Amino acid sequence: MASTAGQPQFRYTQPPSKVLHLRNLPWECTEEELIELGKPFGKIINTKVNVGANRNQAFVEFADLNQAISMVSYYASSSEPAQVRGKTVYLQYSNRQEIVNSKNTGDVASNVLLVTIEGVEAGDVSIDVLHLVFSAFGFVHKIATFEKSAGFQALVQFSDPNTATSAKNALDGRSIPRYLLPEHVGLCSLRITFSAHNDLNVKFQSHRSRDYTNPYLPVAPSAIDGTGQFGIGPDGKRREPESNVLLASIENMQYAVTLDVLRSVFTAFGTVQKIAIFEKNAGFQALIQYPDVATAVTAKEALEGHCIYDGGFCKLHLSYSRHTDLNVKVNNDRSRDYTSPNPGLLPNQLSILGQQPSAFQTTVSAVGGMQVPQSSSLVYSGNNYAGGALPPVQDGVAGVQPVQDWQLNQLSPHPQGPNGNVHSSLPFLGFARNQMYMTTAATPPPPVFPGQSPLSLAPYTSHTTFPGLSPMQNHSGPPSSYIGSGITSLAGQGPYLGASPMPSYNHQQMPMPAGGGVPPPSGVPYYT
DNA sequence: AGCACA
Repeated sequence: MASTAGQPQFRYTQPPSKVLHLRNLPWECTEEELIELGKPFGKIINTKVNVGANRNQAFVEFADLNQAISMVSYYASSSEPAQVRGKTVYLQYSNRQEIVNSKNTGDVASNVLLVTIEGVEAGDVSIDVLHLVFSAFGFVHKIATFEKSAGFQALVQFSDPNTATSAKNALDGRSIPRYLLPEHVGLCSLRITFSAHNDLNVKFQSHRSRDYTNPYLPVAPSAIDGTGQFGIGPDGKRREPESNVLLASIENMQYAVTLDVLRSVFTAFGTVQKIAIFEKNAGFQALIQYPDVATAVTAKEALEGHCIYDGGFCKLHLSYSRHTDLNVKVNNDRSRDYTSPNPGLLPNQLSILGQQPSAFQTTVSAVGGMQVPQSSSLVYSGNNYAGGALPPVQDGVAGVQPVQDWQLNQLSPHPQGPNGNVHSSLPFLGFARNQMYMTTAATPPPPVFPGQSPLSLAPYTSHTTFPGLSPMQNHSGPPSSYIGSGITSLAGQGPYLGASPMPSYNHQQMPMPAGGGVPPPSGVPYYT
């Protein structure tokens, strides 16, 4: 026998097989094209196309071994290489003797999608980001990610093939928005096919796999670092020191997040001393100051990844600020010192309180969710609305009453402790760790804006495109409790992330029902 | 351009 010692795995010296491995195919290559290619040599009885992370490999199986041999032999000596769509195709014997699962790859609609994320490494796209992206089309039951030879892939399980199909149609070939990715990542496009699986077997919640239907699944320790989507490496670097001041960024901010809303949420864990809101790169951020570190730690642990509103809206991401004492210059809609003598002021009763005019200087800025030492300083002058008046209510929007109900709530301190049931009109919904998915696992939440791709650049006016699913109409009163909404949440990780963040997000043009549309629920604040 | 959903 020929020596096999030290033989490289892929050589033309491989033993013949009636299965041929083809590579360097155009990624859109079809089964028909492969059959055409092989037809002169024999009968192709099976194919498997779109193989590999780049979808540029395939297998063909001839009815007879000699047919495969004749094809390989022909092209081995031919001056004309095998081609598909003008691309040279490389052939060799497969190291398997038959194709399994042949017809299923990518063709048959399934509730599970196989997603290849091109141009990234596994650490670049968190499972939360994937969840966010795919949740726009329906309840995502499970996600499993893995790295294969050539790329980072994910299996995304929906409840049914139709939902999966809508996600596939909308997202295949699209890119994940840059703002959801670490800055170093370039283009990051999705290739999506149907999986042959129908139900993923997720054994634990981790940074690689998630079962959003099972609250009892053990949580892998690696999943509890609470760093969320912001690209913290698995080595645990960039672990911020704890602080009594939390930096909050908010994902999917379809509703206003006002000072008062924030205070309501964070007050559940202790006295909120000061809050400052600012914008960074069209993203919303806020600093929340507690009297002590322990309170901040508790709040961070409990709130990280949770959504302020039911339906996946306004998901909180928390980190520790490097600040320990915010220097709030004025009390208005953007910054507030609750330790000042007028803690209960309504926004429209605010006066500009020059608490500490001389010390008016802060040095906080933030980039991409992380604070930056001393770049362009940001001062909480909160001067967007001169005179401290509320921003004007937009014309033609019936019933928009900025935060009146919130005011009432947030003036009564500590409506509940972290473990109690949340006051029904509190905006905050999912407090406790492990308090996830309190409803029956069989009840997924309503889909959010089906067909509306989070990757699309459509403006938020598409709210009105799906009236039956508009967040406004999902709430006839104050936002319903997150608990009981059927939304899975994972301690320190992502609860439901249903709605669609827009790259072009601009909260100032936001959720406005069409003229004469359904009035918003009381208690749901609006941007105006 | 090198073997098929962890």
